[in-house]
Amino acid sequence: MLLKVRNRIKEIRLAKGISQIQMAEDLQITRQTINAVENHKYNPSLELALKLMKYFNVTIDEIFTLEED
Amino acid sequence: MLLKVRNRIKEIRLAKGISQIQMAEDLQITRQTINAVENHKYNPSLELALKLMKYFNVTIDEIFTLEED
DNA sequence: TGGCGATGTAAAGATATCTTTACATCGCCA
DNA sequence: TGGCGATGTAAAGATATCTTTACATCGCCA
Repeated sequence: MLLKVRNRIKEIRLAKGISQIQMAEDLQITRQTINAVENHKYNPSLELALKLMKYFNVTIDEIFTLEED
Repeated sequence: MLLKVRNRIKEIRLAKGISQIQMAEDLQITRQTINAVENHKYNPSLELALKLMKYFNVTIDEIFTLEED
């Protein structure tokens, strides 16, 4: 069973009306990192994932899911 | 504010009476990785973190916390 | 029209995560 | 005693994560 991480960052971000630029500033990371994670170029580190949960004030299940293939 | 990830993997593992070797086999990773993460040599990837939550059947807060310094 | 905010992407380089192989120590118990 | 399971550690190498710099496109609106 191959497991892949999926995320709903873009959906949550748009629902809150925040730009990638704003998020990058707030989280002290680059806009390119957010963009890459949103477009599933790679997964965020656990540290960044925890910061995202805190930033959006949501549980991990609301952002990240471990799915097959 | 410098944030660091702390984990309680060793405590949870010992509470469940599982060895690092057993965990490594179950999770399909190496024993060295588990050991390094338990001893805070580095953080697990988000993918491994999600697998650990699933494996121990706990929430993220029960394993990982984002602390100052 | 043209300027601007937002987004997507690329490439080079630094650092983090993980594997493989190997060796060492410690506690326990036959 | 000595053998074994469990744990800690190290070093080399592969891949993943993230930054910096740069360029391009798209939609909107003055």
